[in-house]
Amino acid sequence: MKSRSSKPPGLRESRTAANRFDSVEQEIFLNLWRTYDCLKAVEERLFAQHQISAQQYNALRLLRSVSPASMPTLALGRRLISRGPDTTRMLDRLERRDLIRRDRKSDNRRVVQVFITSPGLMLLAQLDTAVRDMHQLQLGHLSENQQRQLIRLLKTARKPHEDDSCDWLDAKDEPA
Amino acid sequence: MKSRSSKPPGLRESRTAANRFDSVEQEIFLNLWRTYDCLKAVEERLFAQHQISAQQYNALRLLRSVSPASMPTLALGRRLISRGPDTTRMLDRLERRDLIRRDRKSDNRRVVQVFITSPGLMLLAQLDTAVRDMHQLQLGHLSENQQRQLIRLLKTARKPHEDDSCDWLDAKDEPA
DNA sequence: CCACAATACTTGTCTTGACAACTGTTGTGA
DNA sequence: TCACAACAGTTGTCAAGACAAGTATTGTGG
Repeated sequence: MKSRSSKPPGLRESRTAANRFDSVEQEIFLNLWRTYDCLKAVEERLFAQHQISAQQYNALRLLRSVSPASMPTLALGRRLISRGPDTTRMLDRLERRDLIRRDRKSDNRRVVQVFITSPGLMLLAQLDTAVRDMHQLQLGHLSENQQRQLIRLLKTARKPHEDDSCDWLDAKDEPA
Repeated sequence: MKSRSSKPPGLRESRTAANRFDSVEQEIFLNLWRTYDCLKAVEERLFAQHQISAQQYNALRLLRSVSPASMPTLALGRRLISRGPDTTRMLDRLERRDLIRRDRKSDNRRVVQVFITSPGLMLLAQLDTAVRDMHQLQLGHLSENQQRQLIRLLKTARKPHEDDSCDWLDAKDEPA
């Protein structure tokens, strides 16, 4: 699908080693950007082989977790931290490929229930082990210590910002 | 502009604390995603006030760094790790707002030289201190030790992947 | 009962990124 | 010199995210 979504600027081997950046803070952010981008590319290469995006995969997984039941469109969107319109259109594309189906509820005709189809389940089944291997390939090379440290530092880094910009940390629904 | 671009899934306070994730690797990646997203939102809130994107800001900064000279479209695109088509269209939008201008070279009519205009320079001047403050607000709360560790861990994390997916680490042009 | 707010989506439009394919222009070899 | 590759951009198309505005449908107060 996409191999490299956004694009971190500069960060070249220039400016004579030391002050390649305006500030350490910028250096951190650019490294975060680059690293995120690299690891995302690993994901996307896998998903692209099956013609889906990471977000579509997450949607399908969520639907499988409630299968054979269904869930309302926007409830699913909230879990994926997608805006309403994006959810609708992503589901449009998934429905066109018969990976999900939709059904308007008769007792509340506002709600559209979404559920995964057997082709959808088959696609996920195909991906299951591949995804696990991919995660290993992504970050399995870090030691346990490094893993713990990295998680802790990332949490610390975003701590002051979660509340304002990243409202999506506090959702009160059930686990997937 | 945008307050929250992509959207990390799950990561709720559920699954009874421990195994909220399929694996530690996934936990790291989701934390990376969330943190990147939070910090990017901080940037975007600032740039949005001036109706530009982070990428447009980077382009303008690059053009200022060579100003009053100009640079070819695709050379600029390479520095921003943008695809050719994206560069053309981003410059279209910047030119519509008179922040840049383009000029086809007479000695090689294939090349279109791009340069920043004085409105563009004024916009950047307005942003300069704000950007510095924003970086401080983004990550200034980390201790020096934490900053160094985070950078090191991020580099280690992406190390095995830079070569294949993230081709954009080895560019051989001059500094900004 | 009925206007009106709230809910649950849906549609429209813009920006951005990805890829393929196309137009000019220049360099190169036969 | 003349075909043809290489180069520099541009255009087209699709996916996706952002926001505003619209459509049904349901709940609710007067």
